[in-house]
Amino acid sequence: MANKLSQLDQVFAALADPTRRAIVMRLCAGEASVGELADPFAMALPSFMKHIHVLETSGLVQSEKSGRVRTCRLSPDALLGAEDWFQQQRAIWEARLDRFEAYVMKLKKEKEQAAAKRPSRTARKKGS
Amino acid sequence: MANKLSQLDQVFAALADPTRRAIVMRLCAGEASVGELADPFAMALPSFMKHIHVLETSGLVQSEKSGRVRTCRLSPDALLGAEDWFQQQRAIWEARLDRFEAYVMKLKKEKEQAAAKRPSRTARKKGS
DNA sequence: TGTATAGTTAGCTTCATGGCTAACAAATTA
DNA sequence: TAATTTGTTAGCCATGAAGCTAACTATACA
Repeated sequence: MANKLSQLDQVFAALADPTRRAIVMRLCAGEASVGELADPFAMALPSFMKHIHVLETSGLVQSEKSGRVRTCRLSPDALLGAEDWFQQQRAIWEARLDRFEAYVMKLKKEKEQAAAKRPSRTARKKGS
Repeated sequence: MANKLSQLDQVFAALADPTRRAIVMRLCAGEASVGELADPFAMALPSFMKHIHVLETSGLVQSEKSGRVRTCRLSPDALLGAEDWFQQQRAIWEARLDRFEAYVMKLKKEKEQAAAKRPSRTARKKGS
């Protein structure tokens, strides 16, 4: 329960780094070894391994070693969990906008009714 | 261009902190003053202000001061930008899964054809 | 068996983050 | 005008993140 929140912490923190986002993007296209993943980056291997470790700890990536090669693959659950968070926020945001719009419409209606009773110079201006 | 990526860095980094996520969630429900936002947190105001500042720098939040009160509101563009990133990754991931599934289906079909020519004990087992 | 490959561990530096207190500024209210 | 409220600035501290090199392990190849 309280654990789920800190998983979000880790997922967002993991994705805050461009190297790690690039790794995730690469792994979306299919699994790869550590060496293959590290190749595009001008970075010492131990530094790169730290990024892999952060991704594993966050739950975004899983890996297993066979022989001397460690193969990494995406574990999409954590990614979907973060995406869910956005969708929930957007739902709240949109519900609020709907309420706000309803409120504005109500104000507008009241204004129109007032204008209908006491027509003025400005009442002319609205086309529709 | 190169700027957009670092905006993503900032947005994800901002969302990696539970205090800041809570602020964003609160602001989804409508704007609020710094004091109102800070109230639920057992934290000194200057510490809290740093979070607000991080959110503003990331583009997630905007604020303006009127009198001695600073009012904060959500600026949904940055949020939507981050959500887009997830959706793009998911699209790539799903396309890859489709290709993988097609590959598996092809293998299965070949196996079935082979089984049809040389029926064996295992050929019985598949229902459809 | 010896050598190259692929990762890993250890330990170091530098800088960013998240928290604090204390003191200050500028509006409101009495 | 004096006191309160609401932020803000400055500066300190502890911790963690991101990079490096050097040295090591373990597998695969010749």
